[in-house]
Amino acid sequence: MDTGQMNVQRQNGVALWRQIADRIRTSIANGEYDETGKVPPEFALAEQFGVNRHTVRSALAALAQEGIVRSVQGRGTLIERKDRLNFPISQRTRFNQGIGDQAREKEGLLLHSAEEPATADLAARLKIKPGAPVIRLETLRKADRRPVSRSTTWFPADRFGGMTEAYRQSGSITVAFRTLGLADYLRVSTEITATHADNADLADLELSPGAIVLVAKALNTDTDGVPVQYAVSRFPADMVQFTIEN
Amino acid sequence: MDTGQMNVQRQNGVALWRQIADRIRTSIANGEYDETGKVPPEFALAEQFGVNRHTVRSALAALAQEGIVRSVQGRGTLIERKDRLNFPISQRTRFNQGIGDQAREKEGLLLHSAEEPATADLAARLKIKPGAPVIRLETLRKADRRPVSRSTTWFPADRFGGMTEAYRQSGSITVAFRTLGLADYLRVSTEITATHADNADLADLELSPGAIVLVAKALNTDTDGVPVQYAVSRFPADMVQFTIEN
DNA sequence: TATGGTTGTCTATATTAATAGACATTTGAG
DNA sequence: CTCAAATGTCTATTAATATAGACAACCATA
Repeated sequence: MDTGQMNVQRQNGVALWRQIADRIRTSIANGEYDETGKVPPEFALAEQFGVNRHTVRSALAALAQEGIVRSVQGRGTLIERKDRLNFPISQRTRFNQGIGDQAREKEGLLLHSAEEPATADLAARLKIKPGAPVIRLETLRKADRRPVSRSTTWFPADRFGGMTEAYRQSGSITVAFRTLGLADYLRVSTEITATHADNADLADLELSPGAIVLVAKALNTDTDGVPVQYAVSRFPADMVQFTIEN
Repeated sequence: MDTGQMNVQRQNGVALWRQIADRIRTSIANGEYDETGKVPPEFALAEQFGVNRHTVRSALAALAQEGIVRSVQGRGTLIERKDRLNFPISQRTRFNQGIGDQAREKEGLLLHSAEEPATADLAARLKIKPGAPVIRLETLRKADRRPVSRSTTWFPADRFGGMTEAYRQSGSITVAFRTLGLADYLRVSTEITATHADNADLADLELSPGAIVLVAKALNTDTDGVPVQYAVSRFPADMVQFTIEN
């Protein structure tokens, strides 16, 4: 590509070092430095982005903090981690299945659970009466020890009262549903947006401030078309992508 | 909700005023201020975010620059624009159709076109030989005068040689395909990611720095399953959402 | 028309981000 | 062993960001 200065914005509320860190993180995820396994030297990056070498160093320090690179004096800045998981979205979307063999170790953690009355919006989606009891689960999913999504999930309480315990034991929604007598379920709609990470994202997903999260709102029904689950999941945008196959 | 201080990060490369501007923009898009049509007073926002009033003013100035709000001395800060377009993604995904009646005025602009040899990646997706000629179109789509997407689209040149002219005249891929003898086509896969807006995004989509773009990579085939089009489209994340219906 | 609520403007100060240059330290290769 | 190529550290300076306080200007309405 062009070797000249490219694409950093000044004086716009996003520090240069953060813009550069984001760009390098993306380049790593895209495999642009796969041949060497190293990020280009600091002075080369400084020239490429048209900034001072110290500014590049700030960016690399941030990436080192995230565990993505490791700088070694005399050798260079080595790439430690490089991952973008692919999530297929289909009628049979399942988290664990979707990850497939992209990760060896899969984990589902229950952060919090509660029973509460359904809001108007939620009731409309689950086709229950507003104020009817629902179970809310806050979960965190990991692949190879790295957090890949944070979800808030609601179930009609009258039908899936034991969901909290079932999920805690299995760490899987699919398994929990089966335990509660629902053998199969279908994804009927998924809404996808993107936003900046909020405080909870930063903590749970181990992100750095300014990071982007992909937000997916999903509705699942049983095979008769009765809604069984509504979920809002947040994914680190630099680690995942969604694929829709028709 | 809670009235106390909430959720702004200090010293992390994203200026407070920008974080606050992003939060307010999202709140507006979510309809949180619909009752009054106004953003809360500056001092109230300052207290809510735990910052100085001047910092809030910087955030509001940025939103005014984007045309989202307008401050009137003595009255308050009025909401000028509030929109989030929904894009359904299905086997028959069509831009103009998808927008439907969400916008009155739809427009497709041709920014640039060229004929060039296919890269290895592109050739694999379009199932043609690497280096075979393809037509590349850079297009900008608008709804009600606001830019909503910026796309780079490739077509096999041997089959769709007249694409540039056909698109220029109609402003629609669907119509251009029909002109060239392709009555129907199908969306077979869509990949969705998110990233920060780059310089071209800022210019073409009229965004402010630090904004987020949703990136969709789509492959279309004819009814025989032969690839006819590969496109990479970028959407302002605070203006659009994707919906997948199964 | 008087008043309370709101945005606009000004001055001053402290902290953080970015630039600039010099030189030390470490590593890998010849 | 020596040298080139990296990263590490230090000092100094400028620009952008954030806080603080005071007061002016304006609008709606009671």
